[in-house]
Amino acid sequence: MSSRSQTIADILTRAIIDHRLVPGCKLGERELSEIFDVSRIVVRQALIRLADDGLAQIERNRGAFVAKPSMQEAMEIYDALTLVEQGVAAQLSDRLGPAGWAELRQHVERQRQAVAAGNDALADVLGQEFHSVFVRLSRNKVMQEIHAQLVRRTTLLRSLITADFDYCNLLDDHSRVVDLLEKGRLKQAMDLIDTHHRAVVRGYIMDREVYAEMTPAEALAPYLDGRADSAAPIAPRAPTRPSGNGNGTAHVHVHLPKQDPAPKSRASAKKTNRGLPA
Amino acid sequence: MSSRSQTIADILTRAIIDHRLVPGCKLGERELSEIFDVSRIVVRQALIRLADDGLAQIERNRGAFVAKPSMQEAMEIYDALTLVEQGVAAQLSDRLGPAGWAELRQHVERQRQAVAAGNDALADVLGQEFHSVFVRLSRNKVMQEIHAQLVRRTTLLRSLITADFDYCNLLDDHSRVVDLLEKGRLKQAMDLIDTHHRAVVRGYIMDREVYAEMTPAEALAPYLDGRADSAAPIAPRAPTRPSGNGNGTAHVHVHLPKQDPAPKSRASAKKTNRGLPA
DNA sequence: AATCGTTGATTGATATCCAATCTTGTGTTT
DNA sequence: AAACACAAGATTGGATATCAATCAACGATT
Repeated sequence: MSSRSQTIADILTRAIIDHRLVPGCKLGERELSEIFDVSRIVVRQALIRLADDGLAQIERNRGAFVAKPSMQEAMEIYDALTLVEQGVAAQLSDRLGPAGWAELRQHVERQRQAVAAGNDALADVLGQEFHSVFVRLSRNKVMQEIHAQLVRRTTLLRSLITADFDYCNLLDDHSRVVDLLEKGRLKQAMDLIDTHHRAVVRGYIMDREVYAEMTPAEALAPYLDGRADSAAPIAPRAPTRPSGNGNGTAHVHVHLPKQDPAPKSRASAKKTNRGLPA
Repeated sequence: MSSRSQTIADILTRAIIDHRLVPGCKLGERELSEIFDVSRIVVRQALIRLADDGLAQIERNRGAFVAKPSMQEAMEIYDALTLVEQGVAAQLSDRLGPAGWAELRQHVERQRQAVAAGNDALADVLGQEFHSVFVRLSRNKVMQEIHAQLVRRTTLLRSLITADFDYCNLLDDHSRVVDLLEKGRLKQAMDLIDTHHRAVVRGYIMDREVYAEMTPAEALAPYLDGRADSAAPIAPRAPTRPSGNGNGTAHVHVHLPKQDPAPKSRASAKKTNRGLPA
């Protein structure tokens, strides 16, 4: 059992990754302490952990908020991610054994099947996981942690933007990177990684504001009860209407019909689902 | 003014970097709270920050200790550092303007002068700073922070090992990397970066144990009084004498004949002269 | 000498309290 | 009516005191 503040930090991280807590959302100490039924101090410690991870920002005497990276920072994060993955690619092209290549191919194949089966949510998760599997094969835990942190921060960005790109292309990229690397065409593989990330960033269009769709209490409820991870690992994400075609914007945060008539909820904000058919 | 826990975390970080607090050193909450004259809670928050940064490790119900990386982890840190700096090198070789190259050359020159003047301590600091300047020129704050964290962790290693290498070679490496990069010989520059770091790691020989030479109160005293950074930024480091012979153990923490494990003297446990750094 | 309780110290956490600061709402002024 | 000023309320940052759980060292027992 790790400390309670770590547990709470994990839950908050999870909620942010799942887009249940959106950038700019206030993380009040009292509110969270009541939600988790712990003292304010434990909450504060959890918030410090989140801030160190780049997922929250603490403003003195004003409190903690889910971090809201600027476009500049978004690009820096993706640049760093590219740099790390290119470096790992260079290492793997030398050192990776057959079992490693097999694992990568197997992962791509699983994602392909998910796409074929129309399970966009699963395909999305697998698509993200590919990068983590990739880095894990470097067998460098320090590097893994750095990469994982960067990936967590990219999920922040996805709440702030309007995704507009084709997942099938991204899947193909994964497959091609593996091919290129195994054939020793390192340079081409690294270029493809760069292009891959640029494709994602280019698809981003920073929207002006994001409004919370639910109170923290509602957002965190699924993680609380019996087990911290029983419910809503994927469900809370975009209510992915599994539309058959490929350009479904899986990451968009659709505005659910709220049952909470909070006076200030200008739930009508933008987030127009560009490209989401029907 | 940032929070007090951040201030304390900064001081502890500084003390660790300065090798006044060595790996394995116990960071007791009560002891630190008395040293800094704050409550235990603030200390705990500072320790959480240190742990998130990889400089301390917290064991449940046992407390916090200055982190003591394994040889495996040491190599992973250096691998990650190599990966990051190679990636930055690749970026700079494309994008860096004349002013940037000038800054790098100027830094190398300053270090060269320090070496010439026999100011080994300054040369050492400049040698470390070179890498930070290098990364700063990438103008990517996210990458800078990642790199800075890795560098901080390498300073931990230097307390654990017996350094055995020639600083002049390392200085030449810096100079040559700049030359190669500016001439567009990226591949050679990257190889040199790799070699450079491997030279450092190869010089390392993990010693068995490190013993604290002073109590935390003594170690932290210089940072406390008037200003947090008035005294002892370099002094406490190893009496770096790159003596002619190759095995000058530059960074070693010599095992002083401590009055420590006197089986009976619980006086030592009582922290004889706690506080009052007079 | 080795094992097994006991005791003391330390950590994890809570509740309560207080000062400083920020936010908000009201009331006044222009 | 709009802009400003000020007071009240709320929130954060922090201190202190307290408590249970756990760990470590010590001592007694076999």
